[in-house]
Amino acid sequence: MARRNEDRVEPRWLSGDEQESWLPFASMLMKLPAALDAQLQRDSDITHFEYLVLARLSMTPGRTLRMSDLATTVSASLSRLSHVVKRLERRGWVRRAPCPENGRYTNATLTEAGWEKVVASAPGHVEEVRRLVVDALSGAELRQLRDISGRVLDRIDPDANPF
Amino acid sequence: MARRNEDRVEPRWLSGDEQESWLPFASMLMKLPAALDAQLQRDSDITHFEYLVLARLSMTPGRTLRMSDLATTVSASLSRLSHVVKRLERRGWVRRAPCPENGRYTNATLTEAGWEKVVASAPGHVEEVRRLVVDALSGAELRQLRDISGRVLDRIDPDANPF
DNA sequence: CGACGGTACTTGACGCTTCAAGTCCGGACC
DNA sequence: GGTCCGGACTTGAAGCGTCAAGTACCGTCG
Repeated sequence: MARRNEDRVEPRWLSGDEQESWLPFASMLMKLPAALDAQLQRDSDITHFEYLVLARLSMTPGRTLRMSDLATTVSASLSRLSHVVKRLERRGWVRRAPCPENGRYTNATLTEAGWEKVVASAPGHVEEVRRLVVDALSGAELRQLRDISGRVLDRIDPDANPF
Repeated sequence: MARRNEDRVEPRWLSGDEQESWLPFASMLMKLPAALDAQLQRDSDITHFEYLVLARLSMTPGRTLRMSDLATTVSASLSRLSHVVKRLERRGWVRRAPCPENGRYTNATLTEAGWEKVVASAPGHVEEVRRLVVDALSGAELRQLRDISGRVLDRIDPDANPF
């Protein structure tokens, strides 16, 4: 049985109200990452993603993490992480070494210089996060944002563990 | 008078509650654009940003816009837009011509093939926006998201006109 | 104990964005 | 009416991310 026009369902376009929410949200989605990047680039000469990697290592006991674990905690592909860590290594902030117990794994560890880099960069970054988001919203809005983000994240990847 | 440690103000770190909002939000900020890109790449072989450019032109009377105006409505640098429009032109979806009235401006106009590309791509994209965001949230949450986005956008650029 | 297979990366090429010049046009000033 | 000057792009190179192969290690199975 051939299917023709009458079978093609009309797309469910966004209503006026829905657009009024989606458009500003989409705009924020484009501009906020750029703004966060810009502050770190300007004040600390690192990208937001490089900061995330350094910061995550700095919060870990031993300041060391397997590449795979690091990749998932910063939501990146292993390939992306590998390139970034290579750059961080070249700048002297991270060192890589094969895991002694299992040669398949490789551990990334934050150097002393890397620790100092995080300490120097974090206050400015946190201040920008406050300025643009946290201090811009009320306590109620922050909670709403948490719930909304959780819903969306669950739709993107239902298997990822929630926060 | 030399200023020393006691003058360096302690950074205002995020509280536990604030982190509980910020972390999921930051995660969404990284993953949602990737998810939207992935759908368009997979189903229509264009990037999200290329889609935005085509869609914006398609909504304009005459399907034509000056490069500068197009750049601001899609929140991009003129340079980025120029590169993208060049690619879209190569694919036959957009044409560029100097503005007849003022040779300094250049107009980008959507071709018939470009229009058809938008028509073909839009339903799948809208469906993904619904699946990941609009249909994932209640009406109240959508309104909260609109307000929150407005606040943040205003912090990023107080001079940009609101929606 | 040697081949196989799967996991954990690493690498290289390609595409897109940014940044810094460069070009081109038109109004203003002399 | 030439010469500035500033705005509107355009271009080329350099950096970052992705994708597809490649390598390296270890457990397993014949």
